[in-house]
Amino acid sequence: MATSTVEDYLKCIFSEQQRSDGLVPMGHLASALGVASGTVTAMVKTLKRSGLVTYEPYSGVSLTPAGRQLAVHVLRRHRLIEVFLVEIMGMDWGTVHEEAEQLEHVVSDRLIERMDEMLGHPAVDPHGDPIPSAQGEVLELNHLDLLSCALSHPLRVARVLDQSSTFLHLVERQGLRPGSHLEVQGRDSAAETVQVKLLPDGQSVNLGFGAASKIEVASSESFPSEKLSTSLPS
Amino acid sequence: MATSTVEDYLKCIFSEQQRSDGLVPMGHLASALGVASGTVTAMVKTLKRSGLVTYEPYSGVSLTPAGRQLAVHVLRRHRLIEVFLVEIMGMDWGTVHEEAEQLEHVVSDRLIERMDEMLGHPAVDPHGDPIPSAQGEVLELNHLDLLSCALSHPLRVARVLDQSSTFLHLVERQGLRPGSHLEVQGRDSAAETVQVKLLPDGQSVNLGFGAASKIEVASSESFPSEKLSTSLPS
DNA sequence: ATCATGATTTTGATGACTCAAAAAATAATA
DNA sequence: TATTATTTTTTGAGTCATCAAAATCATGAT
Repeated sequence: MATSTVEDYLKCIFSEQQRSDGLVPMGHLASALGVASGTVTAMVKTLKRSGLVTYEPYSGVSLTPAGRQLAVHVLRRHRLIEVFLVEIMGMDWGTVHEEAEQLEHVVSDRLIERMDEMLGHPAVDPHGDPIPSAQGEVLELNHLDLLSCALSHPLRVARVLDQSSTFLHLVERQGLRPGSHLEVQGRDSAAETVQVKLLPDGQSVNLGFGAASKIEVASSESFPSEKLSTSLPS
Repeated sequence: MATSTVEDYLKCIFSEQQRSDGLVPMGHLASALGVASGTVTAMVKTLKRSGLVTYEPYSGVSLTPAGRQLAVHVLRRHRLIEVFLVEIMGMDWGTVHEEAEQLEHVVSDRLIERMDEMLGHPAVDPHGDPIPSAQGEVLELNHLDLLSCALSHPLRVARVLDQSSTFLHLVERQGLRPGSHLEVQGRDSAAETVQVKLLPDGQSVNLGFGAASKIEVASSESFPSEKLSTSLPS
């Protein structure tokens, strides 16, 4: 059985690999996991001995098929748990990440599949992240973010790429949670801001480029019936 | 924060203390926890340093108020989780113990209280074990078991004192789960068996003294409306 | 009162995970 | 190219939880 630490390392390598494809530098891992760099070197060696990663000194890490499978499995747990906590337990979508972070390591397969059933096999979690299938398939979503999408087109928030509760609560306050409808009115590259119009009421909000790049959108029509209800804090 | 291992030790000391009041011998702890005796000695010393137990070499262990509080807190989590898994998730009551054993260490207080609310503040778990209050009060249930209860009186199973899934599944098969109605027809002290009549259909089952002592009953009338529905395996 | 038996504690060691700081390798820059 | 700067690895050490086996204690029986 893989220990929780191993699962965390694999998850982390997986998501780092999503961005900069290829080898993940040790330093990225260290800062993403919040541990010293020497610790990562040591751990990566044992992951290699377990056949979960490929690694050559001074080059970087990447997942083997076995490692990828395990990582995806944990990701499935994590995201299903998040949906469960929001939909069934009525918890705040800005706080479920931390809870899921703990639960993902201990919940049995039986319970996970029970949740999946209960939730009607959801495709994405409350942040819009895709939920891998039990067979380890991950749906590739390639949405545009608020920096690169078309102007003055009706859009819907499809995904929010930041799990920190401070950012999520900001997003919530601005009415930008997944499912919200909006239009990008314009961008100011000097000021590095994006002007967004919320569609229901026409209210306008400004976002910095950093924040805007973390909000992904899709055309309003693509998934007409999808509704990601996010409940209020209990 | 107390580590899972610490929580397990405290829980264990608590339940051992329930039986033979006073000091718990190290050997009992060792076998109950499935670890070597030297391990217990070492761990108990650190528990003492943390102010969670009292301990003098060669005498035994007992919980301090702080230790008791922590133990009871974990017990509350454990038992609420069990009710949740059975009532909300529709899981088999014979298997929820193991799942709860893992979850009890990671579930947040927020989530636990959410479960408690959702379940209507249940008083007992699916095995009939009392659920401590959030303030740490534990209701003392003193039921009689099938060895000491009156004969030929309408009774209802109130509690099953064994968490092993093999025993619980036997109990389930025989129709003796908490809430079931029955009468004790007689006992044979030579053969060490108890004859039990299931009330709905008058079917008769035989139990050895060992098994009979683990099933506690109460008068059928005492809690007329209580119903502990236990769902089938999913 | 001595002795054997059983329970308990010590001892020495291991595995998993971590750190800080020194050493080495790589990359970048002048 | 030579010299910094950055990244990575090594080294030495510490914590937590564990074991097996040796040493010690406590107690019941002769």
